Amino acid sequence: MRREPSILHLDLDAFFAAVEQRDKPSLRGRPVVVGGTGGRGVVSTASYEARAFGARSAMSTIEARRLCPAGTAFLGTRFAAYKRTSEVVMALLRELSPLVEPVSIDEAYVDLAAGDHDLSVPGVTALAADLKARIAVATGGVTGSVGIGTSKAVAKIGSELDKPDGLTVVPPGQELAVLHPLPVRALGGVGPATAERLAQIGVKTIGDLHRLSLVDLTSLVGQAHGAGLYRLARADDDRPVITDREAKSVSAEETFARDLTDPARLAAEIQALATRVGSRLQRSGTSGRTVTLKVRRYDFSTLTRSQTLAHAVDDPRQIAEIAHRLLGAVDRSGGLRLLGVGVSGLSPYAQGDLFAEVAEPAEVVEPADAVEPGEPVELPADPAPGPAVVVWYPGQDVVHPELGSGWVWGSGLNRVTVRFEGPRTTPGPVRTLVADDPDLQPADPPDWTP
DNA sequence: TCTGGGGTCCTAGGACCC
DNA sequence: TCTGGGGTCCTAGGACCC
Repeated sequence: MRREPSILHLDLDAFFAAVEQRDKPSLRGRPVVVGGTGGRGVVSTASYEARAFGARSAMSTIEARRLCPAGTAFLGTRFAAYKRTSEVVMALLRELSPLVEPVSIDEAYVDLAAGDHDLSVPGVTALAADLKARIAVATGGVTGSVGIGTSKAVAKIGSELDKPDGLTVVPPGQELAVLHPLPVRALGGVGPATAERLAQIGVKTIGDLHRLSLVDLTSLVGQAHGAGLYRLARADDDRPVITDREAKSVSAEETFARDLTDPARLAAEIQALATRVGSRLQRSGTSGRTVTLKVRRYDFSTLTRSQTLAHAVDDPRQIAEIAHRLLGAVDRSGGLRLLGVGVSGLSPYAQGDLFAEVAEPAEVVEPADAVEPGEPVELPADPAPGPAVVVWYPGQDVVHPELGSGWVWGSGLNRVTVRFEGPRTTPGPVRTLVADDPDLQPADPPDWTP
């Protein structure tokens, strides 16, 4: 917490709907709902006129149609238009300070202490009023709500207090007086699950939360979360404004209009998702070692399966191949509602460069000990499923046709574990696969995992 | 014909290494 | 030979945010 109210939070009001109303004057003053318009669509943003009828973000569009009157506009998203408008606003924020942290397309923090400003309460109030006016002019009528305070948490709550088109400055020393009457849900990080747990012990407001001991709080909601809430209830928040954070994962997913069962269709969808992910990775010059498949079944049960590779990938074909193999291990009966493909464990290096990075510190392998491509490897006469054999060629997934359903289960820098899903029926010599890439070399002698 | 899509962070257990 | 603990990596799931 700072001594001066130098953190500003801006939240654009009903942003997607506001952009639509700006671009189509006939929609102004009317209820507008933006989001998925298909049978399984949900609402991204409802204009304030639509909220009056109960339409809300994340609600199914079908539900919103039931609630809203005839004459309500239901629109698909035009992301490019929102992005352009967002960039206009972010540029105005950067005129205030070099320290601007965009949280999402319609939200940002600004560290006013990094700019040249009068940080008194009247000073920042005038600054915010001027900012709001300039946003409205530059965007053609989109409004925003501003909160200013001594920390991110207080600024964010301030921007919520007076929506839409609001302006709230929380003076230093007034933080607890503002926070404590509010419901715990007002704090970032308190969602339905945490709120329910707190409600069960009679904690409804942030003031109630303030009376809990650190021990009680951490035993209720976990170590990190509990410690965080304990501090937030005291307005003890020193999180800095961060200008640009590196992405940690890239993913794409799709909910189908109808549940899918056809294997060829599923394979094609995985390929399409992998292509979206791979091309985004390539555009941003990153690649990642962990590929994750997400599956939502007909009954909405959702699961993920992932595999971490020895090398980072950005090639859609490789990503699709791994995701497709992961799909082979999940129960598809009844049909799939959604598929998703993601890559995480990102690093800024191109694939070749990255491999050089990780290969460098690897153990030196005597040529005599290295496995020759194609060389038979003795398997233990072990009939049980489980980790069985490790043979590694960089970049090469190892699957032994002799063993039927075996597939690459895990991998480290210098080995790959092949796991078998059923009893092995053909113990004996197994041929390792040969890597196509002439740059790849065997890096580790065969090694048994008992 | 309830329940999107893109993310982040945390937890817990097991494997593995020292 | 038995016992033990800490640290890291990986996987899976869950809560949360916009």
